[in-house]
Formats: sequence, C-alpha cells, structure tokens
Amino acid sequence: MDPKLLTGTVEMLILDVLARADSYGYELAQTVLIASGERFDLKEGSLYPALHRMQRRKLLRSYWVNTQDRRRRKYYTLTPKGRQVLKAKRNEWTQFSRGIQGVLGQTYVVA
Amino acid sequence: MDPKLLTGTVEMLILDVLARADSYGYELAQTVLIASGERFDLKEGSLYPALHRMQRRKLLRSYWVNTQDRRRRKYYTLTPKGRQVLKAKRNEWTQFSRGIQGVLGQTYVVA
DNA sequence: CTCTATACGTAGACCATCTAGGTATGGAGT
DNA sequence: ACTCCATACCTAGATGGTCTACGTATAGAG
Repeated sequence: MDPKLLTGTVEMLILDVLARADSYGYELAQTVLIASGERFDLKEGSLYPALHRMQRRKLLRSYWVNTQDRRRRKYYTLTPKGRQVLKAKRNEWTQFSRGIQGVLGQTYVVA
Repeated sequence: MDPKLLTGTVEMLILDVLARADSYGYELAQTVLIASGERFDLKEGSLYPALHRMQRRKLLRSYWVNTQDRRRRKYYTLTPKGRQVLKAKRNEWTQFSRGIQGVLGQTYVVA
C-alpha cells in the first residue's frame, strides 16, 4: 500500500485509538496495525513526531509509567480539544471519502 | 477539507476520469470538482505536474487540439499501462479505505 | 478598458511521511 | 557468554506531492 495515502489520516487514527483508551507509542502502532487488518504499519519516524506535534497543539497530554520490568512507557490521553479535533477529522474523512466515491462511482469500462 | 488527504489519490482520480473519456487539464479539474460534489478543487500546481509525471511514466499520452476560438488544449489519453495502474490504484484505495474503517469502526464514546 | 473565464505552465515553500540511525532493557536460544 | 528479537523511546535528514503565487495568452462581457 502506497504510504502516501496515509498522509493526513495518521493523526485521526491516533486520536481515535486514544478516544477508546489511553495508550503509548509502541502499543498504539500495534493497535492500529491489528485494527487495520495488518494494512497500516505506522513507522516510528511518523508516529513519534505525530505524537509530539499533537501534544504541542494540546490535543494530547502524556505521563510516564514504569512497568515491573524496568521499562518506561509514555502514555497519552486525549484532551477535550483532542476530542473536538477527532470529531472534526472524522467528519473530514467522511467528506473526503464521499468525494472519492463521487469520482470513482461513475461507470466506465475496465480494460 | 485538509488538502493533505488528497495526497496519493490525485493520480487515481485523473486516471479514472480519463478512463471514461479523453480530457485536458482545465476540463479535468472541473470534472473532478463536479463529480466530487464540489469537494476537490485540484490546483494547477498539483494538476499539471501530476499530468507531466504520469506522461513520463507512460501512463498517459497527449495531443494538442486547437479550438475554433484559437485556444489550444492538450488532451490526454490513457495508455494500456495507465489502465493497469488505475486498476491497481483502485484496489489500493479499497484496501486503504477498509483499513481506515477497521480502525474507526470500533465503538467508542464521543465527547 | 477592465475583469473574468479559459488554458497552459513553472518555481519554490511547506510539511507529513519515510529510511536509517541511536539508546536501553528483558528474555529466549545456542 | 553471546546473539538475537521484542519492547520502548527518540531524532536527523531525504523524499515527494501538495500548495501558493506567479507568468503567458486569448475571448467575451460590461
């Protein structure tokens, strides 16, 4: 799958997963991987910058958690603003999707 | 609508319109605008580079047509390779769309 | 004479993705 | 002991497709 398709949707996916439960980077990527039917493999180079970006924009808050085995996880929570943005992005996605269907929905002859 | 969502779909849209009938840049943009329900307003800065790119990759051929009123139009036609790529991109879109639905499809509480 | 629509094009900015690299811990296999 | 993989965080720089803004030119309306 052309990774360029993901452009603009990564933040929505992250917000959506976090709307169901707090999570941390590594787990977030796995959740998206599984929920997408193995289709979206978020790379660290996209994931972490996206999380930091969204925290700067006050869509997320974070807190560190230490596990029993000395690992540290940075959990993220949605802020109220994050929930608003999620709602907006879901609407945007619906509009976008309808636009694509509108163009592709026409009948034509496949080679 | 965030224009970043369009990333990676513009070529598919162009190929799809051209699969129904030859067209030229300006008309192509209008067709997409109307078919998308006024949602996608392809900018010249994306449209023309995309057309040139696709012609370099042999997905399109072009020919000039002079209208009665001294205007010149550069019409584009799909090549066989263009039709193959369109088919592939439509499949990719379906997969992508399913991936998004898979992630968003979960139940969660909207604020 | 100006403004809009039509019709082509390019240069450079922007920015979200990616690759590739780094640090560190724990556990399994050899 | 040593290697390798999974877990877990991070950043620098490359890539590339979108955008804004500009340039050229014709036709027609007001």
